[in-house]
Amino acid sequence: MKRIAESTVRRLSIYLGFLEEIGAEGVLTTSSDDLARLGGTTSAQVRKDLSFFGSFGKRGLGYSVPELSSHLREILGLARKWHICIVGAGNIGCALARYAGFAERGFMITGIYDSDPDRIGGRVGRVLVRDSASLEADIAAGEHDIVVLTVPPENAQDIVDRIVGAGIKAILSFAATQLAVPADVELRTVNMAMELEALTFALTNRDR
Amino acid sequence: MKRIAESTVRRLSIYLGFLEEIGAEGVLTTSSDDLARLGGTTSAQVRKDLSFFGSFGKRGLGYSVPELSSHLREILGLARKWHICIVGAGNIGCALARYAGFAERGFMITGIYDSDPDRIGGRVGRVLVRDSASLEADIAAGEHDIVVLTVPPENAQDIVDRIVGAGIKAILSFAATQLAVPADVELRTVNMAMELEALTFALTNRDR
DNA sequence: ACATGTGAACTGCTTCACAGCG
DNA sequence: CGCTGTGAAGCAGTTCACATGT
Repeated sequence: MKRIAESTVRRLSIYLGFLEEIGAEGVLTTSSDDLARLGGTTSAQVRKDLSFFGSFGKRGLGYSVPELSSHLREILGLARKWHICIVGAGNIGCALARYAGFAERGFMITGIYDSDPDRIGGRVGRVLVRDSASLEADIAAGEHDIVVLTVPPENAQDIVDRIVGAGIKAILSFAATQLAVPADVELRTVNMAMELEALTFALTNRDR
Repeated sequence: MKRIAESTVRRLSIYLGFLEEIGAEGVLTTSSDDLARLGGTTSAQVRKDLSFFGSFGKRGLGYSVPELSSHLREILGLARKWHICIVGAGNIGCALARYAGFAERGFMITGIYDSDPDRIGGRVGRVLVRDSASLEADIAAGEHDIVVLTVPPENAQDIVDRIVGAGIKAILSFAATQLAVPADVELRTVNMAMELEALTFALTNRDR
């Protein structure tokens, strides 16, 4: 199979969001045109995105909402449950642990780790705070599929090296620093400063 | 001036991060090669990115760290202070209000808004919780340059319409829903589910 | 008649390679 | 000589337009 562009995957997520929304409202059929309008793209783009994975529509008619939802869930890897743990029980780590949105999409928070003895053993929402020292062992035991990293930038690379060594294959980092991982580890970084700077750049340079 | 690609802006942010880091360590000179290695790109890409805005280097020598930092800050619009407010004093809103990383890059949090009477008048870190009802007036008065949106998805579009009406021109949304804004309003969306799905997609489809 | 699926055209980002200049 | 700055080439993602199937 051809390599899929990151932008395509992002759009598939958006399409799935809409399908679940309108599906919950009882809508049974939709079109590439609808999906495009709601997702801020074009109908040709929608059809091209889907065509990488198969032919899910009926010509002259459109797409079945439940069918296409289910195909997209399959494609995005959401057919199974994923266990995610949060490393770093600071402001953002705790906020994410309490955030309900994960479960809705099938992600289970299986732990939050910290090195502060005052926090270890406590709970954040329903999630137990565990000792960072046991992180590698828990990962090696297969307890977590994905690590969400919410530690200070100066500790981030150290944690990454440890969890990669323990066998983790997917990391979502909120640490404001560039991280190095082997090629077989998937890393995504959300950087607040970068997002704000994209805005200030646009505001500053809008009329050139 | 030619339109600048979003990917270019993202990289400029990354370059600036490194320049400030190595600048703090006292490094005075760097090269496109260094920046490329640290930022995970190529030296040609670095030079091309910078060349959109001018010639900041010395042939045969490289770039002056303080000079290039200052140029990048200018380009990204960081020469001035920006006032940002957070709308939604829930888990994520409060975590962001307490997050120190903003100030480091020159962003000032000038308020956090909520509609819950129990929260209004309280403080999150140093930031006063204000009544959402005064949001439009405060924006119209020019108190805030950028709104960071951390409200439940079902309220998000309503808030957006209100603040856009009040004259806001830049929004960073953490709401898990697609938002509509006029063309002259800059909108960026950070969507946790989308990030995780990019990871699960990669994990699921890695060896095709 | 209508909306999908898809090769072909197009646009734009990235990489290459080298001229230019300290 | 070394590293920048930059046209030109290459490649990837998007848009177009129409054949195809219902």
